[in-house]
Amino acid sequence: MSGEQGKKVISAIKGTKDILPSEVRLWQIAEATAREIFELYGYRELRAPVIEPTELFERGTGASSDIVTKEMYTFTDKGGRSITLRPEYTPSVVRAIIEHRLDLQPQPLRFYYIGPMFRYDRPQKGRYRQFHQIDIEVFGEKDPAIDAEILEMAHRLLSSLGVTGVFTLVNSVGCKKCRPAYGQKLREAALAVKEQLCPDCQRKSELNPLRIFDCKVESCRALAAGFPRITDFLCEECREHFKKFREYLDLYGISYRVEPTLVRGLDYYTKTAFEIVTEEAGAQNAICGGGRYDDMVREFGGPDLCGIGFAMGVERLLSVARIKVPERSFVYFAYLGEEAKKESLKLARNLRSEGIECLVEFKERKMKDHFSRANKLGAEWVLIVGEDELRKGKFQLKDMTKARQFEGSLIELASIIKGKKILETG
RNA sequence: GUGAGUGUAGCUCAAGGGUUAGAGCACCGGACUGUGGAUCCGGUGGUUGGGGGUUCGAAUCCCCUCACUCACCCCA
Repeated sequence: MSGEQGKKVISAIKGTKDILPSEVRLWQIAEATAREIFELYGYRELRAPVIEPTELFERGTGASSDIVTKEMYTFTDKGGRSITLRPEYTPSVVRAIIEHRLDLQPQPLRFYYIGPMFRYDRPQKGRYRQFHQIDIEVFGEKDPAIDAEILEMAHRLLSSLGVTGVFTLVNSVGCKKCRPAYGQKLREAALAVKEQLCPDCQRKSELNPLRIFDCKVESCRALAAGFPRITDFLCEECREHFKKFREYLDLYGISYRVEPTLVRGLDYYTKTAFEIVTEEAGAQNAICGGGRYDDMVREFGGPDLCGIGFAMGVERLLSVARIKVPERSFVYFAYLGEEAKKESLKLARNLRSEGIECLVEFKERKMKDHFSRANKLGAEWVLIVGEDELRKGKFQLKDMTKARQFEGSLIELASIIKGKKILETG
């Protein structure tokens, strides 16, 4: 042992972090709320692996997308396969549908999932290399009512978690019938002013002119303002879909803004695209993004099954959520002596069977120290087990929040604890 | 991948070339005789992110590097 090795502290990988117990309650509540709401709309959880064949994302997410070209965690496994830690969830669901012939089940199919995604990006506020998404997908429903319904569901989740100050942006990016014609017009417009665009946009004007709308350079924005708008080029079907979609949004009372320049970064979107943004989250202000992808399943060699979905970033969501964490309620055992310690262990065992959280610490303490300790740990109850109590078979129970004290048998005290719990949680 | 800012105890911060780097909070122990939050006393804890340089002397000045933070890019 050189001694030098022991000094080196190992820390979490850049862009990843531990979620410690003090914070994890927020995650649990957010996740439980999401599950509850999604199930309410008929969604069921579908859990896919964290690792997938690299090809899944190259074909699904899009070979020209930034995610695939520079942000994937890709490695070769011992069998020589190219494996990728999923950067998003949609392709995995599509794969699962085709693999298990889920399209033969009654449609539409509604799935949800909550879990980690991985992108090799430079971390900043609201952006991490391992981050978490709440994801929902619907397959086999063409009706624009579903487009509005998933947005309504997203808003229900947000308001349940106390998120305020959000705004919804919607757009239609057309379909394979009308988008190429528009793309051509846009490219022409972009190339006409190419010299005046920033270097990045010059590149985009060839590759994917839609993305020029995302540019934040002022001169590019000014030029892009004069470019043709997708909404003026939609085919009959897309225009009708977009119109109905907005009608249903109005029906749900969801306020939104049509943003003809809204471009989802993934290549597969068709028709509806949307984003929910917040004012108070820094530069990464999109907490939810999604859209329709009617061609993806077929392009993977599956049935002709349309799809739509959204993803919410859990870290971003929690950064703007106002979640009330209920106080934990537990019984601290203040015992005196070995005999009382043993009795406490038995009592705790029985109370736990009643669903009551108990903490028996094994260190001998004086009564005052027990209370001091109970207070520090935030115990709601202190159960006193001393000589008198052992003799009588009745125990003292102190309510630490109200400074009341009861005497009774274990059963009597258990019902006091449970009675208060019911009173407080309703 | 590019740019800027910041790195001193678990946390928040002092010390800005000159003894052995300090404080508050937290943690541990003690005083307080079977009833908590207070108070008082004491203690643990740092190669000042790491490496190199300048200097008689570096937490302090210079260079490199790493990490964190924010922004660009992209996106949840």
